[in-house]
Amino acid sequence: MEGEMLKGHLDMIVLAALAPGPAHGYAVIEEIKRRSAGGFDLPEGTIYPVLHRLEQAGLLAGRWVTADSGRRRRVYELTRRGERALAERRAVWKQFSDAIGSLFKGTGRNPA
Amino acid sequence: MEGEMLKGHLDMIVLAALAPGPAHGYAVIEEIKRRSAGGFDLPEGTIYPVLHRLEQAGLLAGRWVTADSGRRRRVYELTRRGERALAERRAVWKQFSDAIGSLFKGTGRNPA
DNA sequence: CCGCAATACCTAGTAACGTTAGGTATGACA
DNA sequence: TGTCATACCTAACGTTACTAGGTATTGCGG
Repeated sequence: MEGEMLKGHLDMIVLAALAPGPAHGYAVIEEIKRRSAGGFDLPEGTIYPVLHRLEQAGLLAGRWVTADSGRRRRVYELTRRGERALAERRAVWKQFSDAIGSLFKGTGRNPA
Repeated sequence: MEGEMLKGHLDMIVLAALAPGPAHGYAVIEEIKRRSAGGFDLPEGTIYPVLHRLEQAGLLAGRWVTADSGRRRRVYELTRRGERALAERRAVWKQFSDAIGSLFKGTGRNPA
């Protein structure tokens, strides 16, 4: 179902995936897939650059963590700016989807 | 509020604007602006290429019309395929916005 | 032990597409 | 007469998600 649809929304999606708490990149991918009921199944090449971009922008804080297994992971967490940004993005999303909604309003009926 | 957000959604928006009935390009722009309560104020350079693309794809039928004023206008209308495409896009939009919605929903707890 | 899948990270190049920034022309109004 | 709104168009640009590759570790089955 994807395509170009999530252009401009992906930052919000990633921020939303990290809202519950810190997670590493690979887990973010699975969290997005899980929480969207499979609706968003994003490749790694999509997510990692976003994480870097958001960290660069100060919306995420990343740190290297060594898991029990010994594997090194990069764990990201929302900064305070990130939380604010998420709230903003969410408000804009509401405006956006409301605008789409009103475009559809009254045009929904099919003539038999 | 725009940005890159409507990438992948613009076709749907234009199709939706033409759902009530035929209109020429300039009118489509104003219809979108009006129906979205100013939320979408799209430049001509955005809309015209979309109209051409959709006509090329067979989703719109365009014809030259001379208005009472004598001015020539290109009037577009949804084709059968365009109507079907709009219905599809709308269903996909619902999936998309539902997926975003569930990303926001329950931003903490897992069931069990 | 070996091979393979899953995990986990990364980046360069590509392609799509909305926007910017120009251009042309007409009708209405001061 | 000049300026604005109407009405159309297109080339070039920039952003950005995706493709397609790469590296390395853990854990599994054979």
